[in-house]
Amino acid sequence: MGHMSTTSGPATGSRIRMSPESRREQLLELGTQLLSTRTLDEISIEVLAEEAGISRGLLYHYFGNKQEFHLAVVRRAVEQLVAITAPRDIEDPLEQLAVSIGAYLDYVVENYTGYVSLVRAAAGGNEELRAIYEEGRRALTDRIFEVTGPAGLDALGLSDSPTMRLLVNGWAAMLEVVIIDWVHDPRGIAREDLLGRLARALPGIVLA
Amino acid sequence: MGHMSTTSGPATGSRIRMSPESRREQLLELGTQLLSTRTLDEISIEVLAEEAGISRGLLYHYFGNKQEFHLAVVRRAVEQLVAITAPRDIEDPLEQLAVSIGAYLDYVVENYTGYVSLVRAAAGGNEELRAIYEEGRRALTDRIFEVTGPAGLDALGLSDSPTMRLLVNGWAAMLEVVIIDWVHDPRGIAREDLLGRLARALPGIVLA
DNA sequence: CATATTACTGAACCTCAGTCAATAACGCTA
DNA sequence: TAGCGTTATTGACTGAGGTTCAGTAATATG
Repeated sequence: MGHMSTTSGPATGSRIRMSPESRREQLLELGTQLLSTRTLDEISIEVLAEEAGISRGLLYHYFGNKQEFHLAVVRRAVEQLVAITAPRDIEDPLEQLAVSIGAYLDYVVENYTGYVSLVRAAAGGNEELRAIYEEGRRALTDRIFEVTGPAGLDALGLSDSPTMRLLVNGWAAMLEVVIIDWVHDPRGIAREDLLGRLARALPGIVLA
Repeated sequence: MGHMSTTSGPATGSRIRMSPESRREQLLELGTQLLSTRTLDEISIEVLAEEAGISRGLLYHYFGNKQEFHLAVVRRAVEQLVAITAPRDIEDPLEQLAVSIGAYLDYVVENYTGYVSLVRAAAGGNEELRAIYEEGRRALTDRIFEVTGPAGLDALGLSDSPTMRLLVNGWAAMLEVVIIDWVHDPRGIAREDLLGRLARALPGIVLA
């Protein structure tokens, strides 16, 4: 076996031994970063290991397989998304809604490529992967409504029924698509105008 | 080199030789069928070849690579979707819209697994793949509006502006999600009720 | 300093996409 | 019907990437 570095890699054969928590953290962080550049399944074990400066084998020590690693990365990305888009409270329900949507939109603007990768990965992925994303989306919409009091909900035309849930879910899907589209190319549409329209679209849909 | 079959392979050397058109047709048809059962990238060249009773190599003769084959399959599936959901014409715009959506919904009911696979494949796929799907979706929505006259468009609150296009696109996305969700689990919501709500959601959104 | 623990490596293995020279089925002509 | 050219079809080969596992070396513990 060659002692010297064959072609690349750290010249020193010194391994870096970290605590399991730190290592796991590093790998997840790296994974979410890479998600901004590449598609989820373009993050090969090989690339990941090379970037992290570890052997491929170690990834299998921490995450059972590639699939599990992907799940962990998406879970992490969703958590960040939910955490960052924190709500504020305002008296007018529609205004409140618009502000919440605005926070969401700002996040997408900041992390466009990563966000798009996340959405696409979730949409095209397997059951488990989608479940994680769906849960995150529900957390977002639920939170929007939690802040709005009962009176506000009434003002938005919202009540709790299967039909309402179906439509609100549809409205959330519309949000995603329109926001991605707008961030990609605003076509002269003003941010505030868009937010207002998206907010008013909710009663527009459920009251129709 | 041995002339005889070395170890395995078909005992009978009988190949089935078809015309390029028939073979291509067979492979595409098989591909769209398999799409009902598996995810797009679960349709490996190996499985496909085995199901078709041909060698792997032949697939590369007809389609340059796996990617191209996938594109061809999706193109085919989208064509079917657009072709089958043909519109009828009715005087009332909203009624017309509901009927068109109904045709679309019926198609989804009939081909649920295949349709879901198609949508997921398109959503998660690469640029080119999404372009094909987007084109199909635009054909659907465009057609809906073509049948509706200028007066009808006005009644729906539609005009031609960037904002309108953005919102209509969002409405279409909402349609997809809600329909898939409903077909998956109707939760006691009546078909006609749903269609009416989805149709009225359009003016509800654009007039909001 | 000796020993146990375990984070970590590296090489072998398997699956599957993609390549290509060889082969055989079919149409055509004599 | 036999021969011949065309080309649809094959199958073995290559390479990339995921997965396994027996072994190796840091660190903790006595």
